[in-house]
Amino acid sequence: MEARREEGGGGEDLPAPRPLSFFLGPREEEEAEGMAGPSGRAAVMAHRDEGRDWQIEEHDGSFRKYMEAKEAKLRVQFAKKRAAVAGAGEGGIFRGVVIHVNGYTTPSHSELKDLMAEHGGSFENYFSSARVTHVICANLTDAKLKQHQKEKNPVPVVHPNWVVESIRAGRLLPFAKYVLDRIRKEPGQSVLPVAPRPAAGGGTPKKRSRAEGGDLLNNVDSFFKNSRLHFIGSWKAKIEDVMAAAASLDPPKPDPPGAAPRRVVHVDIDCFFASVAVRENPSLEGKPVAVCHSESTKGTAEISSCSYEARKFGVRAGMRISDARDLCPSLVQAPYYFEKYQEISVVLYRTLLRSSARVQPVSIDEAYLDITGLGDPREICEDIRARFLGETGCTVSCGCSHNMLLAKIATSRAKPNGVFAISSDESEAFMADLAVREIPGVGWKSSRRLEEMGVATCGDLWRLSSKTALQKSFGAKQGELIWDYSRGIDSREVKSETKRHSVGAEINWGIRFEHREDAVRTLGKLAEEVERRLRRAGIRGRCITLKLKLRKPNAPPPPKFLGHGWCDNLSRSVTLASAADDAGLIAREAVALLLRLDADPREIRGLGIQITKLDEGQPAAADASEGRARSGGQPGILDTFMKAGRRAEAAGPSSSGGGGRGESVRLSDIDVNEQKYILSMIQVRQREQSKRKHFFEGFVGRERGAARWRGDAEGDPGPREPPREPSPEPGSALAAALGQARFSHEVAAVLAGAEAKDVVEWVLRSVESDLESIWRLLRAVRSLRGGGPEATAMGAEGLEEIEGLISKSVENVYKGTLPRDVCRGVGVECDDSHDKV
DNA sequence: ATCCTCCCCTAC
DNA sequence: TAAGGTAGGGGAGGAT
Repeated sequence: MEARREEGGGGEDLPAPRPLSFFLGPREEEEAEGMAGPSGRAAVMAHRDEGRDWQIEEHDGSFRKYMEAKEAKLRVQFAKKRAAVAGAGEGGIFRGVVIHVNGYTTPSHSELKDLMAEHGGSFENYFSSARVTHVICANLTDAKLKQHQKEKNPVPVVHPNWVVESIRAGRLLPFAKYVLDRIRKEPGQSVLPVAPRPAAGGGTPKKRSRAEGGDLLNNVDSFFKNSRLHFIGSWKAKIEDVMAAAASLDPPKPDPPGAAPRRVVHVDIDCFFASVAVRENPSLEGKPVAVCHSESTKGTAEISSCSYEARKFGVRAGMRISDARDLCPSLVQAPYYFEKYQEISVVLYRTLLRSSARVQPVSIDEAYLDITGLGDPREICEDIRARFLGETGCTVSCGCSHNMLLAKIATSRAKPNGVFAISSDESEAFMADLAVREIPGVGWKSSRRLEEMGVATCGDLWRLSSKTALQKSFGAKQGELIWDYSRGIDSREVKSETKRHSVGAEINWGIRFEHREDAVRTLGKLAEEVERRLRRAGIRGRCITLKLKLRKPNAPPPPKFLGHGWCDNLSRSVTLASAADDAGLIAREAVALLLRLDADPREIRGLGIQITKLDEGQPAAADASEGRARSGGQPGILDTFMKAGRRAEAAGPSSSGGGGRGESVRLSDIDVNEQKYILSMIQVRQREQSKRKHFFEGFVGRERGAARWRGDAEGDPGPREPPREPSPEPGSALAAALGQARFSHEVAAVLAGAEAKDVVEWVLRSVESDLESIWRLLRAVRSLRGGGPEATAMGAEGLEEIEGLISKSVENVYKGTLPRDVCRGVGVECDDSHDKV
């Protein structure tokens, strides 16, 4: 339990230095689009790194404002120069250069970063002799000088003018002239070679072994068990239980809303995880403590929380441990205590509920209270703080005011371990100087956009904009919110209970797939996770969304160990006819959505399943194991198809009914309802025949070809040869034929000879049991359409028809309703010429 | 106008 | 090594 981690200890073999050491936030990647030439890419991303929250927060308000003003000026000043030299040299003059800026410089820290980005260089926020090629510094302090002298292979320390004048000259000037005087005196310094490294993106191709992600593939559970973000994210769902349990405390009720001006308190535990670590290890008291997974002092583990002592060194949540240690060598790394967090959180909420019945949970360590009419806010706050400290040994800070917004802002002034109140009179004056970034709801993007509009503080906002102008650039709601919040106006009420609108599970770390089956397997795990959460909450949902992170085409290796790096985020959803909570069904839908996205499995970096359009479930027969499958409770597509099928039957013996009759049918004659009907029959049969709990268990490890398609053989790794005999089931003859076809022209021949109806049936069946085959077929057809001698077997029209048919069938099956545009989404529009079958 | 899907932003 | 999740709000743009 007392798994204390000593520093040092475990720093044995370090992974090879990563060419890109900066961190890319998960959602901050897209803006780099089109900003620079190919070789400037990596540097552009370094630039994006600038936006990390903790880096902004590094400075206190006044310094930041000063810096920002300075930067704004410089930005204009340098814009022209930049334009003048843009395109100088292939890929920028600083190609291979990685700078780190030390101390105050002109151009500023941030401007240098921009310049590097513009001209093909890279930028490091923290010094690392492994990565940095040049330290940029205007004057060297004694301490820095000493440190520099200790280095075995000192990195040149160069005046910022080197950068500026190189740009002006349009080429990389020798830096010797710009080496700082005090250093130049050092023997040997001036002869250091420039030795530019390979551009960041084109570094050594790290070999992608299965081990990298393979471990995780089979271990989704352990990922969730260890993920701090999963922990804080899923805690919200549990808080409801805590609240319900605490309702018996019969807490005092505040005056009802509207009756009186509100008295709102916002409560937040001070650096929660770090506090708990200190509480668990009293010897850490007063030391700079950071909570992270790694014991190593050099890794890429992320700090999730750190003590105020550590913050004095500039350490922040979100930093990587190696960077933090550069700032604070004495930093103590503490592990997570997830169970303790839960216990303490329960104590917090019980404490709060003794003061007011109206408590709105925000997170595991943070909540709002409405205490209108319940007494003096300060007394209540101190009461809460004292009780909580007594019970847990952790301090909380409280903010009070007449609305939630101001209460929260007050808390930020109260920290650490204090109370701060903002009265109605002083709220305006208080807001005037507040940085817009401090407004809840104004994040990094919004604050940047405001900055571009010349707005840094709420006061600026009052003066510079009309509300409608704001709404024009931020949208009606967000614009209004910013407008109101900047004036301290907030009409939200403290609400105890909220209704959930979605349930999901996702993983965006450690995902490295080799085959499509790997992705399918992981989706299966996620589906089980989602099922668990739905059941626990007693709800079901009709809309299933697949979320996918896909490595960007030219993404460099991710700086973070097993991280997702630079990705495109994609999603596709399907709405079912009735609400589902069954893992098998969810997984099947998710796999179909994956098919729609048509992603190369090796490029996948993240996967998620989300359920929306929630209904209250009927918890009655929802007891996991069996029951549900037979007793008509089967949700989802099946009943829809059954209904549609019956309707089609009742409508008369048009072209449906029958079975495998001989006459040929035009593809366009086949009604979507008929397709659904066919599917429903197949599904029923399969359900009877096979006890497979989940679709994938049969799906994974398939590859055996057509034998599996009939759904009869369980394990049967048997003869690779597909069965020759026509099976009684429709479509299986085609399946067998396709199973034998190994080349595109054979596929084409089979398709050309097949009846449309057989194709439909085969596709529908395969959707159920063998998506991989559909995918392969689609590929085959597409590559045939691309031309080539084989295409003649069917003719362009025929191929087009087949492709449309496949697309339609898949789409129809996975739309619970009749689609508006059946072809959309299944990749018909895709023009991939890669990947021949 | 209103809905839906896909996407982005934000917070903890 | 490390564990970059979860949920809500809302906007753009197309379909109805």
